[in-house]
Amino acid sequence: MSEDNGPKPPSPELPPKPGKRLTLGHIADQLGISTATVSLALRDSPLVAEETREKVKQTAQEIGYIYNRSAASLRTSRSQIVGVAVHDILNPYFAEVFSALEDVLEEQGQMIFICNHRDDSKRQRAFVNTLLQHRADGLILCPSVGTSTEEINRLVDQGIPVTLVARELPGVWAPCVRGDDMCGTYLATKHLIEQGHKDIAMIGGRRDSSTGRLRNEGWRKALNEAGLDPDIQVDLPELMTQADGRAAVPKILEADPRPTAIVGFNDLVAFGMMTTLRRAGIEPGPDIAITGYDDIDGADARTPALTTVANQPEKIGRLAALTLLRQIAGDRVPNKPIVIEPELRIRESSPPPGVRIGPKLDAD
Amino acid sequence: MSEDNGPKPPSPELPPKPGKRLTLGHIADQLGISTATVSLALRDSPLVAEETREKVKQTAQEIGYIYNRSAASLRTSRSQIVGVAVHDILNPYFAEVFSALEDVLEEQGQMIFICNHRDDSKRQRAFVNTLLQHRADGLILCPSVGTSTEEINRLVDQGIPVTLVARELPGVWAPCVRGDDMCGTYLATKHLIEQGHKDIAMIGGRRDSSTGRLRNEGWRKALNEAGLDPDIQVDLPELMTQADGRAAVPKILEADPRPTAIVGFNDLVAFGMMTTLRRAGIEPGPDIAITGYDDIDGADARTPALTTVANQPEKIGRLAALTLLRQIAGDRVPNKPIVIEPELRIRESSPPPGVRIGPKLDAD
DNA sequence: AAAAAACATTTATCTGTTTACCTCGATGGG
DNA sequence: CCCATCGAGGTAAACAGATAAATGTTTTTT
Repeated sequence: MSEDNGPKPPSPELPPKPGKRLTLGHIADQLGISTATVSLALRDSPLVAEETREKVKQTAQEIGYIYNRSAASLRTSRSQIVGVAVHDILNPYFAEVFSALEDVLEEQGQMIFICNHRDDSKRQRAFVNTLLQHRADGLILCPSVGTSTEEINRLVDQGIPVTLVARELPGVWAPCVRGDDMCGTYLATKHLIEQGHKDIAMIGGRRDSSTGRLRNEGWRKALNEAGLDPDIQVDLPELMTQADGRAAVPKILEADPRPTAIVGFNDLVAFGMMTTLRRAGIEPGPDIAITGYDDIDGADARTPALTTVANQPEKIGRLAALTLLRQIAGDRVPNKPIVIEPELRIRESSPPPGVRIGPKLDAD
Repeated sequence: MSEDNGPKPPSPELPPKPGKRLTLGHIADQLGISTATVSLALRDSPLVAEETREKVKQTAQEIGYIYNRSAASLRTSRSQIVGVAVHDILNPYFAEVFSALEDVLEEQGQMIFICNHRDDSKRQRAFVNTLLQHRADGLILCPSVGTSTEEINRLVDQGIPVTLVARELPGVWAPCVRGDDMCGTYLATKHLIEQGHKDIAMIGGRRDSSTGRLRNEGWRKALNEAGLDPDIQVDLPELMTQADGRAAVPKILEADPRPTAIVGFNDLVAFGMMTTLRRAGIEPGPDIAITGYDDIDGADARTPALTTVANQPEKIGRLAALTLLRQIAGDRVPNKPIVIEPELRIRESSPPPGVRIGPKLDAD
């Protein structure tokens, strides 16, 4: 029962803010009309005459009136605030999703509260609580690992529009916009198999997020279809970042048989592996094939250019925002996942297995 | 006079939100006390008895009461909201600054409205206006190019705490937390000169932002001190991204004399140049020395490891947040820039000029 | 002249916070 | 012993600034 109620209300003794602000009343007085009319005029209601509207707006302009959303929100229970929580905007993929979200929401006059929950469900919960205190109109969530179905469903029950993005949470009564992760790694793995690889590792992805689980399944599916046994391949879970990718290299190299190809959970892990492999004298591409996921900025410009799965972050972001807006507008949105098709981008990092396996002894 | 007043108030006909929310009144009724007492109890005021406070809090817990900040804000004119506007959180450097900001502000119960203004002062202005409508407690701003001194000073005049971050805006009545950009490129350039380079290009940086200007000046200063004339060197302004870096390469290569070293405006531009140079058969490092700025994640793991200037983003973010919080608390903060010392990190990408100049003709 | 637009106003919220004031028993000076 | 004072614990009522709903006024239409 000891619920985490998030930040407390502020303590009473704070220095007062200076300067009385202007209100509707000032405009009303100045023009000799009522505040109700002023309110309606500013909101372009058809209930006020064109001429009055003009005068009101002009006066508002002149005296430097600033609309008070707290006051409006109190009356209307609409805050024009939506929350967005992702595990890490440092990840360029999310940064792109976020940019698209922002574009759409901003256009509708929504402001965005953002939270980097860093896959800490405590942080996420604190954020959601504060969001509720601000009476946010909705929440776009890439749920942290460890998020329970119930805590999200409780929000939905309270009537808060929720849209999941990138990560699915089975059993949640909310729509989800995500890429087809299983399909993505399936395509990448199949491509590597067609190139002639037989020892194909899967590196990274958290098993307790749908993204990690599904990408792993796609890899398994492709291997199984080709008659290869995924369970005897190298399969390192839990890695997400460049640093993780770098750290994984020794484990890959000491595997027996050593994989000739690697399916990376995302581009960052792939980049991390590539830089460290090269340092070990093993040229990514010629010596060991690598694929990534997300096609982040620069993936095509690396040496070698990274074969990866394009995931349409801006489309996912835009759709998630639109889905949330529909819910906010009162639409009953089916809680079925909206799955965006990925596209394999074949580049230089995934050639057929070559002869140059093993550290070059004559490395300069 | 046609001021941009940002997003309009919402139009009147929106579907109503379902479900009455619980209020202080419900707790008061249940316990047979007044709402005033409940309010005070929840905020730990010494004006209510210990015992009452306990009962109030327990009841609040039980019935699932959620504090309404809009209502409180209306009375107190404190919103527990701060705005953060930067030109691009896609830039990993800013993402790190932002993470630090977030940590500090979150701890104080502040929520963050974020804006990617993309160096568009219109977007920035719209954001600031909406911020005012929400009665934000303060604003942390990396001002877009084209931001006028007056528009910021007007905010300060209205009593809105403002702290600038990363970019300075001379004449603004607000503190600024930034790295010592001039010193950073000065150190990098001096290092290249000490390595024996004489033709040192400066690539990137917008002249209408303090960052771009100061980094350029640092480069000039080092050249001048070494008796080299900056005005006859390659100096390409306005570039900020990896893509920009890639695009700049042809211009660098066709310069006469061709520079043997490049000072990049930031790591992204440096990375972009490195990948494209390598594709042109010119190995960054041995064939052409390169330095970056920011020391973003992965800079030390590239081939070659990038010599760059570490800029302490988390320190800058933290200090900016603390400075803003002091202002919000009512402190009069001196409007003098807080300048963080940078540190040159010498790695592999900046060796002395070698013999391998020019495209390899036998490139594979 | 009755009915219907077209405009504007009045009034009652919305939910917390604040301020002035009340109650009641204890203390203490005269 | 009486009355003034005090402190602790609370409360009623006045906000804060906008909005929804109901209720007037005119003016126009039929």
